[in-house]
Amino acid sequence: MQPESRTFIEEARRAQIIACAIEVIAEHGYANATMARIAKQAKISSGVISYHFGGKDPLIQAVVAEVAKLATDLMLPRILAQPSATEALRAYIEGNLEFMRLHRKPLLALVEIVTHAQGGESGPGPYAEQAEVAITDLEKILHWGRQAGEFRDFHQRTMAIAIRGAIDAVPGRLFHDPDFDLDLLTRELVATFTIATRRQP
Amino acid sequence: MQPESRTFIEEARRAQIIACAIEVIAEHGYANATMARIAKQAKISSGVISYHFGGKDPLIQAVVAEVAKLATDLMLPRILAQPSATEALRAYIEGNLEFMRLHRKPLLALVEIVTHAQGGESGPGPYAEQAEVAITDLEKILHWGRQAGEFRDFHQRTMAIAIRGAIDAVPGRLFHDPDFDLDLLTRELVATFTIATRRQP
Amino acid sequence: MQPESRTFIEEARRAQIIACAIEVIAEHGYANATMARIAKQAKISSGVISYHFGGKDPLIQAVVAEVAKLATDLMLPRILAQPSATEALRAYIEGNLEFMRLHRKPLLALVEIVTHAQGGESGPGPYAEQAEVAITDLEKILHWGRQAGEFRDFHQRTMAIAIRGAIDAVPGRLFHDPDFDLDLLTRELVATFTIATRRQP
Amino acid sequence: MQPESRTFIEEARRAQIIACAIEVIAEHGYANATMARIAKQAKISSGVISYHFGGKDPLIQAVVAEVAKLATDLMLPRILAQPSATEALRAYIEGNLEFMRLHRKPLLALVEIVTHAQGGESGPGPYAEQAEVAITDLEKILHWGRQAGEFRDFHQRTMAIAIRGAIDAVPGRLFHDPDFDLDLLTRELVATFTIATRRQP
DNA sequence: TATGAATGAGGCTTCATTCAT
DNA sequence: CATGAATGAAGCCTCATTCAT
Repeated sequence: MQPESRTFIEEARRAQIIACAIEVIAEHGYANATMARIAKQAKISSGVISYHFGGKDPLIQAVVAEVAKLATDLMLPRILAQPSATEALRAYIEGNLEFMRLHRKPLLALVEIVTHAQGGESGPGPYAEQAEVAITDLEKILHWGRQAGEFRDFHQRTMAIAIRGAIDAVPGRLFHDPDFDLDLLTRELVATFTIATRRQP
Repeated sequence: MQPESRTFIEEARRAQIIACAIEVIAEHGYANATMARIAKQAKISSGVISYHFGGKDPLIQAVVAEVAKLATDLMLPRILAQPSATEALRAYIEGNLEFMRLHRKPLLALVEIVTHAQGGESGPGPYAEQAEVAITDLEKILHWGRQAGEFRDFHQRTMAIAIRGAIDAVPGRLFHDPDFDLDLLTRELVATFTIATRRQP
Repeated sequence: MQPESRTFIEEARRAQIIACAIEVIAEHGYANATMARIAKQAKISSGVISYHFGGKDPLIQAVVAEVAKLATDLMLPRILAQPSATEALRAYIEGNLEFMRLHRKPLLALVEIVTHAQGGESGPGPYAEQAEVAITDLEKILHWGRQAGEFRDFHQRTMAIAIRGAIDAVPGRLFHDPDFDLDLLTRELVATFTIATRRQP
Repeated sequence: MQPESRTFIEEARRAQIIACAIEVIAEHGYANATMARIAKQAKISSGVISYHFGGKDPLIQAVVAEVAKLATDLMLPRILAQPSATEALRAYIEGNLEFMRLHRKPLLALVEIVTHAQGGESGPGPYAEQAEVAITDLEKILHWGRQAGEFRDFHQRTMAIAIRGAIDAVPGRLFHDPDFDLDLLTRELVATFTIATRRQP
């Protein structure tokens, strides 16, 4: 009866559909994530998704936004709280891998979407910006460390691509070997890039 | 299956079709690489592809095999010729990036396929093995360096994933910024992972 | 069916919905006049229309009846007040074009419906009768003039079709050229058919 | 084997599909003329139409072009052969009605398309131009007669709309009363508009 | 009475594959 | 060997209608 309750129901459905979309994309891949399949996962009719989101593209966008928010909420505070760039880089890597542990399927879904979704013929695809932002954010940390004299004299963007690439490679590995020791991997990646970036004696 | 059983003309057709498939996949993406489009690129009829390859999946497989062979032919001799693991790792990175320079479209096509192609419902996808082999090969170099005392005491598989991830991130960047300085990137990646792997003082 | 059984509020809702249906049909065309759109125009829920009218078809019927009543109320008294068939024909044409001026959107909606609406498979369409009535009414005027010796010896039905056709062509022209000079058009049509029907010297 | 034969087959299919589209549109109306229905009429699969025409819109365009060509081929020579504007107007009306007799279904289909097809939200619809051209052509005849002093001093465009409207009203009447006496109707319309346009004594 | 979420049918399109020529 | 027309299965989207609240 109260308008809030209707909004609540609406939001609940949207959340449910987003969750099911994440589930399906993560489990079966973006290519097999049809509307019908997502609807079946949610045990609703196929048209309900279009009703609530307006189509497939908006749904995917909503999934991306949802997962991006999850990730940002988890990682950003951790990174900003660090006293030095070295610590921030550590927090960045740890945060990313922690996110993989806590939200494995959402992350897989996000990777699937960012990797697969394509706008039209060619071009960057609608979510290329997402990847660019990730690189740029990482560059900021690296710039900080360079300015502060913590890091050695490397090419910022290349280092950012390398670190980001190493992190992005993890979900794929994790997917095929779910029992992977994430703690070990985290420690090793932190160690590797701490060494790789620090001022050399 | 036996190459011997194929006539010269047969082989020429296959090679032509594979080349056109690479062109189309690299230019328009895996999702837009329909049989009709590949056929049009080759200026042949759509049915010819099915005739020579038996379907789309076998064609894609052939493309993967072709590009993988190209890559192996280029890189393996270089790596094996190195006197030390450190040099081998350098040759590995340089070889990979040299391959990107020389065979940009085949590589793009390969990445598209490995990333997008999915067998059926779920599971690793038909080309996950490809990635696994790449990791394993890299691990061999790392193992060599560890045994020889050139490298520090890192977790081999994690380091392999990191290096491979960094390399794999390059095509995506290269695609959206074609003017990227590949030489600079090569030098920086070599430097970074040389530092990251060497025995620390 | 019995108007008496409807409450005042009920009638108000029906009138509001009919007005909004007219607006939407006239502005966006019959094909784009979905229930959802009409409901949105009326700022009510979609189900209300079904509740009050029982479906889309009954609503359209109600729109037709409403506009037909509007037209009849405007034109019939004018025509009946004329002293001669020639004057009546003039009043008929003037009345029709005056209606276009005063009730452009209702008329457009009516034209859209009569033209587009189709019952089922084949057959005359549900509103063919409407057009037939218009022809028949016109024939009555022509018959009067023939009986009175005012008109020449033409074929009544053909002349009725011609006059009706000329009038029906106006909304389409008016729609695409809203600045059309309706007064000029009225005078010319009256002149044309006065000449065409009068007893020739 | 000869390229011509393939083109011949292709053209035959196109012609067959166009004919079936005309049949379905004329019999069941534009709104009920679905791809599936047209395909069923042609006893082919639904996708064949998209294969040969590329979609529904191009098919409809092809139908319009086909019928327009039919009409032009029939009427234009007749009109141009006339020695005077009065005769040309007679030939114009007779040509149009003759076309209705010879190609009743193509004409019905054309009327359905021109009337119903709509581009997007609002606007003239994709075939409004067709109607405009018809008006303009008619105006040329009227202008001729005015210049030559054959016709009285009427407003050209209004007269054109009236004549065109009268002609366009015929198919609808014809459709619901197929036994209509087309010869009588032709004579009467010619007489009516000959009187209506001629210089008055 | 009103809401608006849900359904389910139906429409158009795309595409890998097949097969007669 | 090659052609290219044809098939048939999905996929996404729209919309009138229903119904629990």
